This record gives sequence, structure tokens and C-alpha cells, in this order.
Amino acid sequence: MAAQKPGLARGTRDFGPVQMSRRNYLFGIIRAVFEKFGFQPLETPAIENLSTLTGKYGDEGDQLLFKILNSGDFMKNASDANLSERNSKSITPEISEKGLRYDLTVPFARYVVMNQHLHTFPFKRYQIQPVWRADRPQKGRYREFFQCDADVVGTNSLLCEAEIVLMIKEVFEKLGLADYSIKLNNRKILSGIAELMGAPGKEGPLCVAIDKLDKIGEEKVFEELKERGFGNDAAEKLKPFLQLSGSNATIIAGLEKLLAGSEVGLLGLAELKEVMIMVEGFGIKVDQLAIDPTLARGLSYYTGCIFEVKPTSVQMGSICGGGRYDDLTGMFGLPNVSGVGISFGIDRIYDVLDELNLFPAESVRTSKVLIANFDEASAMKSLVVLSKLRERGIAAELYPESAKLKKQFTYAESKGIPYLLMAGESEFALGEFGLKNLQSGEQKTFTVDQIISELR
RNA sequence: GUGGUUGUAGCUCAGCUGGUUAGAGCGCCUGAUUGUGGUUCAGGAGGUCGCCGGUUCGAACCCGGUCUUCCACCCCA
Repeated sequence: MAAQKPGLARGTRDFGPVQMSRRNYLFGIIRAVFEKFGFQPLETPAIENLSTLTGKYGDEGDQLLFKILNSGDFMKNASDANLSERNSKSITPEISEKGLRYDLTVPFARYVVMNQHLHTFPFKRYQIQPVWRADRPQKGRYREFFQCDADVVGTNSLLCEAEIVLMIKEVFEKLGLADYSIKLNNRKILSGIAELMGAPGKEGPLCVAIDKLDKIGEEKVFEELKERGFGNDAAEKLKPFLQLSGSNATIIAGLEKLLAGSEVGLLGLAELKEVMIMVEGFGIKVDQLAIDPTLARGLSYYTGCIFEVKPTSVQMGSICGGGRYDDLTGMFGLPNVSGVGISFGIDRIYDVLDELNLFPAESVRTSKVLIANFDEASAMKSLVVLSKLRERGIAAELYPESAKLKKQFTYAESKGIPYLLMAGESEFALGEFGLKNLQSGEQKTFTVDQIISELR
């Protein structure tokens, strides 16, 4: 039988030792920051009931859900009508009731509602797990990728928003990434703009259109708005908003005037101002933070502040995003619990750091020393040495065969092991061993105890 | 989901208007060097040209389908 050719499912990747070392380095930094801000870990299943997932991400999102075929004879419940019409959309609920999670926020909301009794509010959790989207893959866009989320539910305090900004700053500072911007806006401001344009409640289409601003330009945005049913004077009303620029203070002052006729809009602005004041209150300057009233991104469940982080020196989509959602737990029967959160897209951050060569060399984990294997008897005696090294916390390994030294050297080098220990017959006779630094080529003779203090 | 694009050795890529045994560099393996790698030299292995089908006397090359990659749209981390 011909062997089948191995391959990966579209949009998925394997992560080798080097990649995993770097990914763990990223996870470690993000986790440490989350914990420092008082967030506690949580994990939820990869698989959720489709009823939990659908209707939370908008029509587009629903389309991108990976659905799981029912176990067993999944066709027995499929209706003849849908079968003969080959109607995929209406037959889906008949043959699939589970799906892969699309993000971590909705499963979190589900968890909160199911476990209200366990937690006192506000509840702060972080969650680092993969999510799946049946999107068409591109650079920085995968079908399986990890999100690193931190969310607070059960408080309306804008302190949470301010702390999110600080966490973003700290994570990227620790990663050595300086070229990025944190864009901040508020859904209520967008609602206000829609209201002033004479199309209250239509912030959805408005968002979609103005989000394309830097791609297609003002004129095309206006055209699109017209197509989507905005009135003729809508464009004129929108223009001044699009032209706002300058410092955050200038933009706030501008918004103050422009939004004067909209109660929601002013509410959103007040929230923005408070977040800015709180960030300032921490005594930390966040130069990357920029208020952008045209920032429209975010899933459909956002209702207040929205965030987006983009690298500025690398061609890449957002590497971090989030916002406040007032009604998510309400969809599962627990109303009046507001939440706000942030999600770091580790796979994109990885690509950005890789492109900018920002991974420290030490981020690759490997043994500190390789004990050369000269012959069976010496190898046997090396085992005690190996134990002693490991007892003292030194990652060490013995080459498993008495291969040629050249081969053992090559092995150590390719694995990035910095030291090679010569442990043959004569060394054991003397009780002293040659320790060679593979990078410098320098070799010195030590007793086992000296080796330990040398390598620690 | 729509339109386009890519696919040749482990890696980066050549391969003329279809014409015999498909090449290079790097890497890998062996030896020079029976216990000291990274340099040098000598040799060697490795490809059903993404997959399936079609046209043709003959296909890596042309055509169709499919998968994959990347790009645009859509949306997003």
C-alpha cells in the first residue's frame, strides 16, 4: 500500500522546539503581566454548543464558525426537504450541534453565568488558549491561533480600561517592541455620530464604512454610506469627524463641539476622557495611546470603549484588540453585568517580533551541557555526574551512544548546547574533566564540583 | 464565501518556443582526522517537478480539476 503523503490542514501549523521556546517566552511575559494586575487563570473547552456561539459575532462571524458533525448516525435527523434542496444553511442545525470556539470572551461569559455562585464580582480572569476561525488564511491570519485574554466582569469602572492600557504598554515594553500604536475609541461616540448623521442605530454599517477610510479614501467611504442608505447630507456631517487630528487633547476638544447634539456621543466622550485621566493618574506616560474616533473595529458585542493595537513598522493587522461589552452575560440570562477585556494575538506578535529580530537568543531552551560519550564504561560512570548536575538544576544530557566525537560536537552545536564535557577513561582516572565552551573553543579542566559552580 | 496568485532536492531558487539520463548554491552523509566540532580538501546520498486527469509520438513546461501558499475583497488576532 502506498504511504499517504503527510500534510497539515489549511491554516494550521506545527511548532518546532525553537518556535515553542519563543512562544513560551511570549506566553510567559503576558501571563506574568496579567497576574501582576490581579487576573486569575481559567480554561474552557475547545468545543462549545453551537447555541452558545452563534449570534454573538454577527453574520460574518457565524459563517466563520467551525462546526462539528454530530457523532453517530448524524444523517438520521436530517430532513428530506433540506436534503433534496441541498440547503446547507438550514440543514446545519439538523446535523451539527457543537462547534469550535471562535474567541475566548463568549465562552468566558458563558462560564461566568454558569458559575455566578463561585465568584465574587468583580471577577478578573485571564485565559490563554487556541481559537478557530474558518477564514481564508493569509499572512498573519490563521485558522487556528492563540489568544491571550484578560477580562473583568461585574464592574462599570473605567479603571479597568485604564489598566488595560497599562498592561498593553507593559507587555510590549517587556518584549522590546516600541513601534506600535494603541488606538482608543468608544462605541457610544460612533453611535453619536450615526445619530447626528440622521441614522440612529446604524453605527454598524457606519463602522464598516469608515473602517476602510485609510484604504479607499473619503470619497469612496461616502459612496458606500450612500449605498447603505445614509442620507445625502450624512457625508457632510461625517466629514468634520474624519478630519479631526492632532494631540489627544485637541481631538477631545474637537469631539466636544462636534458631538454637542448627541447625548450618547457625549457619554462616550466622557468615558474616553475619564480613561485618559486615570491613565495619567497612574503617573505613567503612554506615548503610544491615541484617541481615534474612526476606529471602528471590534466584534459586534462591544458597547463602550474599544481598543486596537497595531505595529507601525511592520505590515501586519492588529496584534491586540478588545473593548467593553455590556450585554454578553445577558444573552445567557445574567443581565446588568458589564465586562471589559483585551486579547493579545500571540501568533501575529510572534511574526512581528520575528520580522524585527526581537527574540532574545536565550529564549531557546536547551541543555546547558552535553557529556561526551567515549565508551560504554565511561558512559556508565558519567551517569552519576549527570545526576549531580541535574540535582543542582543544570540542564544536562549524555550523548546516548559512543559515536565519533565529531558527531557529538555537531549534535551539541545544532542543538545550541553551550558546553561539552569530556568524560572518558583518563578523566575518570584523574577525577578531573575537560569542559569546553563550544562558542569560544576554550577548554579548562575541572572537578565535578567546580563544573557545577562554573555552569550554575 | 468571491476574484487572483504560488507550488521543482531538507532550504533558497535555475530550468530557453513542449524534445532523451531535471540542475546550482547552501545544508546533509562518508573519508582525510582510532578521544576535540565550527576551516579546507576528496567523495556520496537525496526529486513519481503539489496531487489527479486530459491534449500530444513525447509534458516540469500546454489545458481542466483539486489541494496548498500568498494577495485583494469581506472580516479579524
